Amino acid sequence: MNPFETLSAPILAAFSELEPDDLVFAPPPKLDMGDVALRTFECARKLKMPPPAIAARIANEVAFGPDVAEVSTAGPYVNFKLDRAAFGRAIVAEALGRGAGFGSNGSGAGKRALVEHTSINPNASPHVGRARNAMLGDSIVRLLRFEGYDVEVHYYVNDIGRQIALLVLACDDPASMSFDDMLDVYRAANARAEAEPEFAEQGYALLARIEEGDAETRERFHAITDLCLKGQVAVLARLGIAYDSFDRESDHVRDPRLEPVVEALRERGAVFTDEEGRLSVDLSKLGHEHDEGRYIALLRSNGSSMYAYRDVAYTIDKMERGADLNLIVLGEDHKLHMQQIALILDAAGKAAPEPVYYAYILLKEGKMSTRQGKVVLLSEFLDEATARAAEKVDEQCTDLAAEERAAIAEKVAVAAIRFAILRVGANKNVVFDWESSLSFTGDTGPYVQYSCARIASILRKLAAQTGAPAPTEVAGEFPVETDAEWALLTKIASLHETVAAAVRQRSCAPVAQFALDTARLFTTFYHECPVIDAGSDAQRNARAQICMATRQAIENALGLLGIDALERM
RNA sequence: GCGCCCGUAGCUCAGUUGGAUAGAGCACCGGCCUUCUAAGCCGGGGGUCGUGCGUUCGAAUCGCACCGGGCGCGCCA
Repeated sequence: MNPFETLSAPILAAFSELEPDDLVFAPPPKLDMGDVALRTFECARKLKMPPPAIAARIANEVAFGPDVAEVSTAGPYVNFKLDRAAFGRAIVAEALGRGAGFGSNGSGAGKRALVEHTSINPNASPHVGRARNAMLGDSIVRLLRFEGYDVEVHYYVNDIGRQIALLVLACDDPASMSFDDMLDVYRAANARAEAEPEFAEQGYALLARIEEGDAETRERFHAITDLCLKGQVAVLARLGIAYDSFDRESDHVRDPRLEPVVEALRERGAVFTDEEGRLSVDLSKLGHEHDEGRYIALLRSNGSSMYAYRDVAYTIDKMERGADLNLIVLGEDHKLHMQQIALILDAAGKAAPEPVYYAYILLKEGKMSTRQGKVVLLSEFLDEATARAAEKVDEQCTDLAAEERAAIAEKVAVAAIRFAILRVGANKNVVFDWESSLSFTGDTGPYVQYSCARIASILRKLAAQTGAPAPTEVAGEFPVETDAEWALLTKIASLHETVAAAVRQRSCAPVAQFALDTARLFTTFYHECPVIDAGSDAQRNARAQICMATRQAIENALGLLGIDALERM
């Protein structure tokens, strides 16, 4: 697993106080200092000795195996020169041996996870801001599955809100509507509600009727929300995003499981009826310390449910499914609300899901707004990106059939958007810019895909020459002579650490960084280390296998991001 | 006003639980396609890590204050 166990084992044997986690190996700043470095600050703390003294003792007193060529110190660091061939062979053997599972730590083996993400209101075509939720959620799902979790993906369909009622009112004849009309209809309905209070009143009346269980009204809502949901899911499917369960909010307007919760709140003295007759909660009685968000209403005076009620009910429903890990991906605007829900549930001795928040994607002109039509639609972006990618593919892959070229172009477009979104930390606002988003050069998904296409090309040509694909079994000599090869190999070996960090952070951003770093190191290798024209059979074979291991590492990393590695582009 | 998030090169961002000289890309300048795909590579300029105190052997990273941006505090969800 860890290729540096050969280094850590003798150190642990010599210092019984130390544990494996105290030994942190990393590449030195310059490869001429050593092939790998150990820093001794952690050990020093534990052994209560100055770091340089520890470093000296490790260098002078510990007996390392034959794979360690030289041990030196540089202040608090111990630098090792290694038998690169031995380590390189082990790394490649591990990557090729584990294949699609390479980099997984198996931390989710035997565990179940439930992830709710996307949950866009079923009104109009999703914009790229909404899609950030979907991409973040989907990548976390992929990450958890990679780690061995059995994951269920849930999508909460908000099918009974005020905004939906307005949309329903505006669609007299749902059968004649298409999803593409919805954005305009939605916009117009909101504008009308703004101008005509009676129209907005009709919306509330409609909501009341569906809560009463009126079947015809329910049908009307479903017809519209289904149309919207199908359209939205189809766009998200282009990004490779799929769901296991669509849970309708309208199924949670009445729930007997809320009774014990309200009872628990009552016992804490946290329930009261407000001046408008609403059943409300005073969260200050539950430990909420601030004025803002202190009160939250559950039921209207007429007994109809408010969103907080439905959210509590739905959350209970999800939690009772018994997953070991429960996550929900939410825009940062939902922070307070989620805290409120969690407090209410906690008062009743129930747990809430762990939230993963993200900040908004902004336009140069300000924030996006579906109602005002100030948006960049996801489908619009994908179409434009695909068209741009197609130009390049058409000129570069002239031997491929048109459908094949089109499929590649679409995958490049998906890579561009997913990589651009997933590589930055979720809690950072990003400003959407058409020009840079459509650029496929530099730190981009297509750049990473390109490195895979080059690997595939080398291996294709090599196989054509020798008449057989390069073997996946690592055997015989394994020369590793250049820094370019070594740097690439140690990067590949670090994938499992990156994955572990991603799981801790609930974010695939480190994985995107890994893919980029690996692609860059490969490109250096590509320019410096000829494979087909290598100096010897052994070197050709070793380099071909380094290529395969690299492809496996990048492919696995891209897989977590929902991006396909490409054979050709 | 109160709470949460963010502030690193002209621009967009990395920077694992504090650790060796703060890294990429874009843009700019100079090289490289009879050589495994130039969606590429090599070299160059460019930084008071928002500001100020503090904790520490050591701070972009931790704490406090301030400044700037985002979000929230609804019979919207």
